[in-house]
Amino acid sequence: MPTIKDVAKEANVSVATVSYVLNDTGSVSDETRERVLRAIEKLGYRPNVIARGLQARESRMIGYSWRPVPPNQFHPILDKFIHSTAEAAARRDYHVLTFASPQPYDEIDVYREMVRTARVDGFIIPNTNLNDRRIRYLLDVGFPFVAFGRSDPEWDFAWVDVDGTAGVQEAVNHLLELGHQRIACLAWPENSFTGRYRLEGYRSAMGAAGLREEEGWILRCENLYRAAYDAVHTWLALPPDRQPTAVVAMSDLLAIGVMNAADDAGLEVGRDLAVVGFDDAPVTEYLRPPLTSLRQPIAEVGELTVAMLIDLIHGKPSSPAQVLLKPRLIVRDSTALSARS
Amino acid sequence: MPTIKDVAKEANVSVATVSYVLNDTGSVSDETRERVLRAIEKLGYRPNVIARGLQARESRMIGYSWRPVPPNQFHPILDKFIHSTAEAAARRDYHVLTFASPQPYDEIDVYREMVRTARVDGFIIPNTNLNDRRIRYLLDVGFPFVAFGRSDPEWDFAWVDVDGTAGVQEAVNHLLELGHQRIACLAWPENSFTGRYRLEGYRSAMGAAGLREEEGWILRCENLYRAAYDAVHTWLALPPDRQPTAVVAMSDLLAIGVMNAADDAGLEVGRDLAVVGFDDAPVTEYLRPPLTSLRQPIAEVGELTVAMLIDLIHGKPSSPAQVLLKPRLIVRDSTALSARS
DNA sequence: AGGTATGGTTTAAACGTTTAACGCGACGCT
DNA sequence: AGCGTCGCGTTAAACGTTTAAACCATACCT
Repeated sequence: MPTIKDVAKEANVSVATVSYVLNDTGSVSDETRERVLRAIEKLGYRPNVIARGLQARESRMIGYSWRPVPPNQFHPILDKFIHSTAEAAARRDYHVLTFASPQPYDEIDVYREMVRTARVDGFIIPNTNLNDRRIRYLLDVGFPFVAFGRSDPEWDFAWVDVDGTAGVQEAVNHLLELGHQRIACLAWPENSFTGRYRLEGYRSAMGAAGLREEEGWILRCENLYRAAYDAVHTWLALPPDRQPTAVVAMSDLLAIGVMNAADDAGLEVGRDLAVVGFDDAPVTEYLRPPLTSLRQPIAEVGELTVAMLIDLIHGKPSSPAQVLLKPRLIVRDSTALSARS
Repeated sequence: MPTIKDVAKEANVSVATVSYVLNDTGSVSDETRERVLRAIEKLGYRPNVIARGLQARESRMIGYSWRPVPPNQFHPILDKFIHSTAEAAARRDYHVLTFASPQPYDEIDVYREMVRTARVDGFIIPNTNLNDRRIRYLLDVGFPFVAFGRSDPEWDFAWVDVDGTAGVQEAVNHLLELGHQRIACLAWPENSFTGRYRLEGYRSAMGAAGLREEEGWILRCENLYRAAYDAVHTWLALPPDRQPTAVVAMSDLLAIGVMNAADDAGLEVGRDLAVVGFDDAPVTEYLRPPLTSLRQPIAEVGELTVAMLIDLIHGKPSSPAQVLLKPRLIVRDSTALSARS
C-alpha cells in the first residue's frame, strides 16, 4: 500500500502539502495541488484510517451489540436495523462494529473494554430496560451513546424510540371501529419496560372508548409461542358472554401463538377472533390469515440514531435529544374480516 | 484515558518495560513486573488498539457485508450468522465490521476502499455466485477472505459451504421413504449457483431411486412468495395421475408459498401434499402445519469461517481450505402426516 | 528603503504503541 | 585480571497521519 510519503516523493513535495491537499486545509497553489492529485491518482493512494485515527484520537467506529436471539424465537427487525445503521454510518464515514453480548452480568465488561481500548467512539444501545446497566455505565463514564428505547425518566440521555402506546392505541381503535367491544391484551411481564408502554396504549384506548377493564382480559406472559398458545385457553374458559372477540398481542410471535391456538380450538381467526401483532415481521403477510401488525419505522430509527450519535461524538448536544416515532398499523385479514356483527 | 506513559511513570520504569510486561516478551524481573501490573491495575490502563494497530499494521477487523433483504422477503439466518462470527472473532481478539453493500455494480468500490484504507484485515464473503466479482477482486489483489459459499471451481480460495446437494437428497429420500413417488422440485433460476447444487441433489436422489424425471415437475422461479404460489397451479394443471404429491422447495419462503397455494386449492398440506423447505427459518415450526426444513449449521459455519480467515490473515495456509458441512433435515408435520397410502 | 502582510511550502513534533539496539552490572570461566 | 555471557533495563526509531510553527519569497505600504 502506498503511503503519504510515496505520494509526496512522487509529487516532489513534502508530506504536509499532500495532507493539506487531502484535507483541503492550509494554502496550496493550484499547480501543486494538481501535481499532488495526479500522484495520488497514479499510485491509487488512500489515507490509512488507523494512522488517521491515532492522530485524531478516534476510531470512527460505532459499537452495536444485541443479545443472542433465543432458539425458537426470531428477531423481526435485526437485519433492517443493522442495515440502516450501517448505511447511515457509512454516509458519514463511520462504520458499525457489531459484537455479541454475553450474558447480562458480564455484558458491561465488553462495553468497558471497547471504551478503554478506544475501539469505538460511541454506542448504539438497543433493547433498553429500566435501570439499564449499560446506560448507567456509559452515563457514569461520560461516553457517547444513543439508545434505541427509553429507560429511567430521571436519566438524561439521547434516545430514539417507537411509540408503543400510540401504536397499540391505534390497534385498539381499529378493532373498535370494526365493532369489537370485548378486546383482550396479551402483554409482557411487569418488568418489561417496552411492554408497559404498549399496555398503557391498550388501557388508554379502552378507557377512551368508555369500556371498563374486564377481569381476565389482560394476560401477561414471556415472549414465547407456547405461552401465547396457552393464554388463549384461559380466555376460552371465560363465560361465553365475556370471551374476547379480539386480541392485541405485544409481538408477532405471541400473535402467531394466539392464531394457532384459536385455530386449533375451532375458531376462525379474522372472523371469530381478530388478532393484531407488533413488529410486522416479514412473515406476517404470509400467515393464514395474514396478520395485522404494527410496523416500526426501522430505517428512520437507524438513520436518526446514527445522526444523533455522531453529533454527540463531536461534542454537539444532538438536537433533538429524544425522538418518539409512531409505528404504522398494517391492516390485513386477521382483523379485516371480522365483521361489525 | 491513561496511556502507556502514565503507567511507566507510575511504576517508575520506561514505556518499553511496560510493553514487555503487557506482551509477555523481553525479560522483566518479577519485582518490576509486579510493580508494573499494580500500576496498570491502579490506573485501569488498557492498551489503545488504534496505536497498536498502526504499529502492527493491522486493524484486527473483519469485514462482512450482505445485500439488503428485499421487501417481503426475510433473511432466515442473518442474525445467527452475524452473532456466531462476532463471537468467534471476539474470542480471538478480532471484531466484525458489518457494512451495507450498495448495488452490485459499485459493490467493489466499497471493498476496495476498505482494503486501501486498511479498515479491515480480511473479509467474509457470503452469498457467493459463479464469477463473483468480489472474489475475483480479492484474489487479484491478494487480500485475505473466506467465502460462505462456493464459486468458480478453477479459482483457488478458502470457503465454507453447506452441502445443498446432500441436503436435498436427504429430503427426497425422506419423502421416498414415506411412499411418495411423484416428487416435484421448486428450483431457483439457472444462474443461481447455490440453486444448482440443491437441484442436483433432487436429480441424483430421484435417479438413485430409479424414478425418471417427469416433464413439468421441476419448476424454476425467483425467490418470491408469489412465484411459488403460482407454481402450484402449474402443477395442478397436470393430469391427475402425474400431479406431484410432494414438493421440495429451495427455500422456506418458497415452501410457504406452496403451502398457502395448496391450502387455497383445497389440498391439505401434510396429507395431500407434502412440502419441504430449506433454511429452517425460526418461523417454520409455527406454520400450519409446521414445515419440514433443512437446517444449516450456522454456528459452525461462523466459527469455521472466522478461524480460517484469521489463519489466512496471519499468513498461514488455513487447513483445511475448503469445508462442506451437511445440513440436517428437521422433520415436521408438513411431511410427517403424508401417509404411505 | 524598511517594515509588514500574505501565500506557499517545509520542518518537526505529536498521537500511543512495539521492538531492535544498546548499556550496564553481575557472574562464571579461563 | 580479563573476557564473554546473561539478565534486566533504557533509549530511540518506527508505524502513517495531522498540524503548529517556522521559513522564505514576493508584494504592498508608508
